[in-house]
Amino acid sequence: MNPRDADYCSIARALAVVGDRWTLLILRDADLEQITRFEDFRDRLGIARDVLADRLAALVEAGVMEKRPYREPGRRTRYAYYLTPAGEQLRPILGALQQWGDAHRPPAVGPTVARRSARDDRPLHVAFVDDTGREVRLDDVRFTPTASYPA
Amino acid sequence: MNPRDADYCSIARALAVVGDRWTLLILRDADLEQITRFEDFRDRLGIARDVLADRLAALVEAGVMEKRPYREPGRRTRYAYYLTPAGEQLRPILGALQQWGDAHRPPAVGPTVARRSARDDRPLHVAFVDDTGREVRLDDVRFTPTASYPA
DNA sequence: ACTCTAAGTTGGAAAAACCAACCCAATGGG
DNA sequence: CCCATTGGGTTGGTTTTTCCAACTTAGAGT
Repeated sequence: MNPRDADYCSIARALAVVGDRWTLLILRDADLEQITRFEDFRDRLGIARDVLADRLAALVEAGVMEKRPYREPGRRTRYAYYLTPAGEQLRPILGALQQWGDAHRPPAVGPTVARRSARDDRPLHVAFVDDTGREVRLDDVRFTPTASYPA
Repeated sequence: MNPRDADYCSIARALAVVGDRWTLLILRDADLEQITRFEDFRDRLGIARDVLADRLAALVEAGVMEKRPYREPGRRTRYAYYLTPAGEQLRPILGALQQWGDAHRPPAVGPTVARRSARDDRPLHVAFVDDTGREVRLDDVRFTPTASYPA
């Protein structure tokens, strides 16, 4: 990757954390399905053990997940993986991916997971909003360079 | 990847299109920087030519980009790559990644690209909104299985 | 002492990415 | 007409990831 990217592009820096083939699927299971254990991730994803160990360690290192000990009665202490606040804030990325997949790669069976408000059960979607909390149409969104933008 | 994913998870289906190491960076340049030509993508990204050719062809195949002929005076006809409407709708994914990168991987120089409304120049962010267009807090978002959800 | 289990680690095969060199087809200049 | 130029690739060989299966580890229960 272009080294300028690491300096100037937040998208590239975010992708350095979540931009490989497995990480967002791991985070999906962690966030949407409350998966926390190595074997459960493995069973659900069918990911190779070594790759999973590597990805989880990288996510802990990146501050997106944390490893916490747990103990089931009559079992030894083991470790489970939980999202940190930084990890929970990846949720709009997952929501945006899901929304695009629903719209452009519809499954035969129809959407299987919906986004709804916990408070009043209204359906939710991911969108750009202004500083008053109002949704803005996609074609009103402009990405504009700031003073820090390189030549 | 678990084959159940392709059937039941829109996130997995979206990632099948954009979930490799380069694709979202290509789309970033296409959407935010209006890059359209092979050599320009190559120069900006530092991606290998064969991988770029492969990714662009895959994006065309996926209906996210389209190849259009163009002709500069005194030059032969060539092809450039433009986002389709389906490709433009990936923008919330890019916005969400950028926002997370800004917040959790801040660059030394400060954010270099901001999201603003084209209409009134208000700063924008990516969030979950309900069906009335009002922003909903992250911890009010629930991902709930529908009737189609597998056992 | 022995076994069982979740969570890894290791070694070798397969796939993907990387890199440099090459190709191709107008087109303008000589 | 011949040639060099140029954007957009293709090809062959090397390095890096991924995959898969087998092995290891540590403590709890028997």
